[in-house]
This record gives sequence, structure tokens and C-alpha cells, in this order.
Amino acid sequence: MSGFLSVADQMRRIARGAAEIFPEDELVRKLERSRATGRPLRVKLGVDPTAPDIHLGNAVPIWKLRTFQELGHHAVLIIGDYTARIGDPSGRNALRPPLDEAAVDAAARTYEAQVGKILLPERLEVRRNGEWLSKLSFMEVVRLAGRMTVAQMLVRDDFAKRHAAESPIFLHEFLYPLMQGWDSVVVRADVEMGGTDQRFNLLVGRDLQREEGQEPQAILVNPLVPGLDGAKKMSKSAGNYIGITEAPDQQFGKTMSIPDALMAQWFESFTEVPAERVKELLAGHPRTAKAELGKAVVARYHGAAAAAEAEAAFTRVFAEGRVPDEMPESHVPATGVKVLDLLVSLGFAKSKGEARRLVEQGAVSVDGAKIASTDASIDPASLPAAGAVLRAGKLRFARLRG
RNA sequence: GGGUGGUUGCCUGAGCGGCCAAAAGGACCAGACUGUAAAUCUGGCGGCUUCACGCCUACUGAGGUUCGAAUCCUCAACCACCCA
Repeated sequence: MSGFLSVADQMRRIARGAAEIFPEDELVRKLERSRATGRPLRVKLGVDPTAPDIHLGNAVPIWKLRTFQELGHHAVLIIGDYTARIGDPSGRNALRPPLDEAAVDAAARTYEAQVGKILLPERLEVRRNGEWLSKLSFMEVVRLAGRMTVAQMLVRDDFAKRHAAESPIFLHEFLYPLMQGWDSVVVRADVEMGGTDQRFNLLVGRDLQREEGQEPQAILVNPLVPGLDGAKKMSKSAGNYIGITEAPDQQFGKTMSIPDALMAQWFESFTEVPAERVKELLAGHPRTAKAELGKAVVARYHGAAAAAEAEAAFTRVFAEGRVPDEMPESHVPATGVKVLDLLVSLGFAKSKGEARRLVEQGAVSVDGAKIASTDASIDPASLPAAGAVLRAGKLRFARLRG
């Protein structure tokens, strides 16, 4: 059967947004063979279940996996439940605390559920690496450890840095790349993907496979894309992310707030907008381009209709100065309520002090009329039948009803 | 095993025993300007409140000295460096 696209076409889709494909010729050869024999490639992605909220950034390799699926290949998603309990510090400069079994398990489930929104179930194999890693005997682990030298390990950038800085590196951390590499052996991966901070680990997989008499996997490295701030890589801990389960309006709004300089990379990594079209857009007004970006992002997770709606809502609020269609509602009791208390109970301010500051800074208004005093109250009798709109800053709205 | 230095608010980081809720920068919030961009400018940035130079909580933890401690002493925990 040759339902596969031509190798050149496949490569074009695979390479989009990739930082590195190594070795490219091996991947091409694998694709050629697969096309000739009708045997799909086994494409592996290992994920860390400790941060189960998938965002645009860590969804990138998952979409790439999806691309492979669409090209007819087989996706192997490895949930690193076992490795998560060790705590790999990849890409970080410090040891990460290990998690207990229950926490990892719960996180893994959430992860699987979210991934289901992106991947095609019929070409997906989900495995947890505890399945085989937990069964290795101590002797087998020792043998595995004997395959690499300390000097080889110190090639990994973060290890090298920590070593140079004389900060502690624990022996078990050296086992992490070996575990991940062993996963590749067990699932007989043809291709493995990861972020640039995973490069070293991916290469270890090749070595181990070779020693086990398997053909080494090709590796596909995805760049780490900066988050909303345009500086740090998108991550939950940095708070600069867009979650894939967030509401369309949220996703669109957040996208509109990214620095212009980031657009090209977001287009490439987070959307499938064709390169020529991106070029065109970037040549035009940045605002237009960003709106297209926002729509493309939202459409991926919520569909084109929701995307168009999000854009319309956004325009209404920010370009035309009107208020959003949907916002939280708050009931004002007959006795009235102090504006400060209202801000806190709506979550618009963390404390009364913060609420006070907002008012003092002229950030709070009701139906467009600024609240001038910090001890102002809302009297339900004064509210129009349709309710009034309370606004704090640019982004926070609530409808007040009597 | 021995020695030395360190532990400050979200992060970095200054801090004379009283004038320290604690310099400065970053992050963040608000306002102006805009395209919810960037840059810039202004203000804010522990909590509560009767909004007052008030009260409470806070400078790793526990004690102590003192009229008074983030600042001095003791012990503990943790970290770093040096020697073995």
C-alpha cells in the first residue's frame, strides 16, 4: 500500500518549525522505506506528566505527532510516570523534587485526557514507562549505567553548567537520560521528538538502540517558543502561557498582547498558516497580522467559528470601547455593597488594599462612570434593569444586577 | 571530619541597634500614549482599618541581651566555598 505522500512532501510538513532534524538523511531513508513497504514509522514523544496543563508551548511536539499521524504514521506517546518520580532537571539549573506515585498518576490521567484533543486515537499508542522501567533489576540498571561515561554525561549543557558552577549533581540524575533512551529501545522508536532542552536525551536513545542492535531513531528537535512576555519560554510557572483548554476569548486576547517580534515564531510553531501567507501578513499592519494569528490559534482548539467570534468580541471591547457579551454576574443585595468589597469578592483584587489602590488609580468604573471614592457603595435601586457593567482596569468586567 | 561565609519581601539585592514594611533593579498592577505591540513617562506594589506619622504580620527557625533588634549573642536547620 502506498497511501503515503511523497517523501519530499512528508518532509516538508515534518520540518515546519523544527529547530533541527538529525540526521536528516536517515529520516528521509526511513520515510522512503516506510513508503515502499507500507509500514508506518513509530514516532515517539515522551512527556512529563508533572505539569498536566497543556499549553501552546508544550503542545507543539504533540501537534507534530499529529502531523506524523496524518501522514500515516504511528504515534507512541510515552507518559513519563516513572521518570517523573525521579525529577529530571532538564533545562533547569536545579534539581527538581520527585513526586509521589499518586500525584504522578493523577497528573498522567489529566494529561492523557488533554492530549486526546489533539491526537488521532486510531494511530496512537499511549504507554507509561513505569511499565518496563519498574521491572528492571538492579543489575540491569548497573549495566545500563555502564554504557556511558561521566565525561559523556557532562556534555549535556545543563550538567556541564552545574558542574562548572560546582553545584551538586546527583548520580541518579545521570540515570534520567538512560531511562528515556531505554524507552526508545523498548518501543522500538523510529523517530523521537523533543524540545531543544531534550537534545542530549534524544541522542542517548540513539546510542542505546544501536547497542541493542536496533536502527537508531532519527530525532526531531523543536525550538522552545517564548511565551506571552516574549522573553522566557512558555511555561506554567512563568505564567506566560495560553492553555489549550482556555476559552476562545482568553486565547485571542492573550495572543493580541504578545510583542510584535514574536509573531513570526508563533505563526510557525503554533499554527499551520502557510509560510507565504505569514510573510504577506507580516509585511502588512502588525495589528492585522496579530488578529490572524489569534484566530489561527483559537481555531486550532475551538474551531473557526469560535475564532471569528472571539475576534469580533475583542474588536467590540477594545476597538469600539464596548463591553464584552459575556462576563461574570454579581448580585447586589438590597442593602447595597461597598465597591471595595465587590472588587475583592469578584476576584478583581486580592485584598481590600489592592482594591483601594485600583479605585485610587482611577481604574474602576460602573457603566463608564469612574468611581471616585474608595468608600463608594453600589445601591441596587440605582441600577438599570439590564444591570450595570463594573470594570476594573482594562481586562476585568462584571455585570451587576439588583 | 575540620574551617570560613551566607540565609532579607514574587526574583535579584542593599541594609548604621532606634528615622525599616525595610534602598535599588526586575517582575507585576494602574494611569497617559498606542494597535490590549514595543519604547517612554507617572503612580502603586505585606495585611487590616475609625485612612491617622494607627494596629497587626514580616527580614530561615527557636531562644536570649536591650527601653528598643532585620541589625548583637546562643542553639538549630539549610546553602555555598576552602582544607582533609
